[in-house]
Amino acid sequence: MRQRLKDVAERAGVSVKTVSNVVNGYVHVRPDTRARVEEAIAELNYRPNLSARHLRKGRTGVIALAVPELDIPYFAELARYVVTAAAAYGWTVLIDQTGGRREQERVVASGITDHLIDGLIFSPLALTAEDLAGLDGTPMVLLGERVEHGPADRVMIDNVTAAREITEHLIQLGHRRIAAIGSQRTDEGASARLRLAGYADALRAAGLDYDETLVAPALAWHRADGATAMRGLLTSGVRPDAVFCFNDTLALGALRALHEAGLRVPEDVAVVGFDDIEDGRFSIPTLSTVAPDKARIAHLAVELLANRLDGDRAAPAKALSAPYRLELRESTQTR
Amino acid sequence: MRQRLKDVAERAGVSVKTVSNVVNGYVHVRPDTRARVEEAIAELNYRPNLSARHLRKGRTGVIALAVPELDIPYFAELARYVVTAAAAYGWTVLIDQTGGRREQERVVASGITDHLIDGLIFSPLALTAEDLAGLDGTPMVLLGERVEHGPADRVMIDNVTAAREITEHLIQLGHRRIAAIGSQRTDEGASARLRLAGYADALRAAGLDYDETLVAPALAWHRADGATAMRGLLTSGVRPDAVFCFNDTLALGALRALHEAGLRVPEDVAVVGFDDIEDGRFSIPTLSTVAPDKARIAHLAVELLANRLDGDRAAPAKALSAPYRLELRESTQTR
DNA sequence: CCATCGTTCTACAACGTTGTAGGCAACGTT
DNA sequence: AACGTTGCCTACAACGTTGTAGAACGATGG
Repeated sequence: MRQRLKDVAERAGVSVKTVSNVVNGYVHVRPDTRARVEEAIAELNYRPNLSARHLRKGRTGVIALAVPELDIPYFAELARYVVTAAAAYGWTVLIDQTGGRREQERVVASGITDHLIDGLIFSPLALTAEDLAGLDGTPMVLLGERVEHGPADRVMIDNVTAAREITEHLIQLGHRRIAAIGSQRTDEGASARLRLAGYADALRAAGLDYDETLVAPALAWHRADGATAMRGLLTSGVRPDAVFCFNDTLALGALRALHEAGLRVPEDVAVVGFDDIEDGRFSIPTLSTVAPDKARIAHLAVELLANRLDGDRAAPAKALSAPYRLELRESTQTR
Repeated sequence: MRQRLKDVAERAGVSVKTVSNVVNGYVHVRPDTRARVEEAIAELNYRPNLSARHLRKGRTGVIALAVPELDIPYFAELARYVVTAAAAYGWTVLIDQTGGRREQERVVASGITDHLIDGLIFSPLALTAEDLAGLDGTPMVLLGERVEHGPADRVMIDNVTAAREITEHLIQLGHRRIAAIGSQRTDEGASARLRLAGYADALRAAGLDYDETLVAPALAWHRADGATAMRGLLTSGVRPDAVFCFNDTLALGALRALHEAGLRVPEDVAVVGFDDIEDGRFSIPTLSTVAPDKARIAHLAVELLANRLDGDRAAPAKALSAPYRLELRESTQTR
């Protein structure tokens, strides 16, 4: 059976509260008493009941990370960094998948995990600012650009500038017919909108036309969607000499479609992605990409949450920016 | 402020317990009373305090999944299936990363999350049966072949047979110098041992020599390790005509190394992996592999846990086997 | 020798929930 | 008319923990 403070107390011949004090490191406990209690704890293999502790203290030591899908490598890698960053604060991370569905995201935001978690790090895809308005609950940190003017703390990267820079790199390499894969309806994808804006900025600055037939939408951002979009571009006959995919999995799908079409990358078509997932470092060819500093994103998010928990919950929401860099690999190098 | 049963009760003009009964779907509540209570719940946006509920009931509705690393695609995909399977039981899944380190795995097994979770699904890499002996705590389901004779329920696939079958397939295709990548010291990798055994079985049955120089170890099973091992095989001059990698990420790394060496897959060297991760369906070439039924594995694990929770905790441990199939793609097809 | 103070410890209540026991009507049965 | 049964509801206690208040004790200072 599981042991309680009471069992330890009886064995050590002290009160329940004294055991509690020992467990919590309270200073005014005589060394010999402390020793007796610790011995009893060890003998009974006592572990605190976290639910009871939480009920009393109002803290669980658990935070949640809600992401659309774990088998999207970007989120899996991010999850890993968040778990690591949270460990530094003694927190356990509960990971929730929303599937990117608005309904599920609302459930998560309004706290299905209520009372179980101290805080929430949330990467929404479909949520709107209205969904968040009037939430009094758990402190929350949003990742990404979705919900720009909400009431919660945020961590993002400058998508527009990053997209502009990687597009500019393609232009510098001499590409002139640069396609984009991954556009979405405005109400769906905030990242898509911003990356498209950066792409368009770069073209405009270089005096190139923005050609709608070169912009391919992608409902989701999986490999299959990237492959489908690329095949569409190829069969439509627009013949791009470079492709900017709005994330790496799209790009990996595009690489596949180009390969099937007998086109060489980067000789015939250059390809760039966004996210710097591990696959891109081993794909054939390796993938040039925008590499957000995921460790930093995770660290900032956890830190914001910690400040919110320990400090002023009513303080105005902060929006922090994490750095990124361009990771240039084979898919853009003309050897 | 957060609302309690008491607040709802006052607003609805009933006792606290009646509200509790409504929340829990107790049948003997007059429809009009139920309506009043539900209205009050909606108005106050009441959510149960899970810690308090747990304290009273001894159940949290949370199970944990402990895996070595989330950014290993196989575990990310598995995690997704476990979350889905658990949702059918109304459970939330807390995901823990052990890093595959024995110390951390012991902490998880002995219950760092003690009292917070109802059960644990655990994919250990380094744990031993002794580490598990004498654990009285949370019900646990182990995934994989590590800890074969422990006291806990298990779900696995028949690694030896699967490895034998995919090796036999290579032999049928006419390959004679088949390398293996991913062997490990016996005390480290149970999967490695079993897959190596299946590989050796197939060679023996076909009358081929087991050549130690064709077997390359890999400390971890990441892409980088696969690439390193493959480069090692190539520079050692053993010239395999096929490679069986003990998982898909190793295989993706091997593909990369073969590409760098100017060798064509499958024309010069055929490559097979194990796990059927999504990347393998889009790699160049696409990867032939052993595809364990991950959905089934997850489902069985959750079901075992449910039985353990609702049924006899002292019942003898069960070991269930999940199916797999060979997924034959471009990396073995001679076109 | 008494008042004061810090140290060490204990008793009690409370966190929000649900199980148990029981009360009160309304109903059907004898 | 008396009785048991059923439906609906309430009061109370308990889950294991920690904050608060305060008791007991010895040490210190006047």
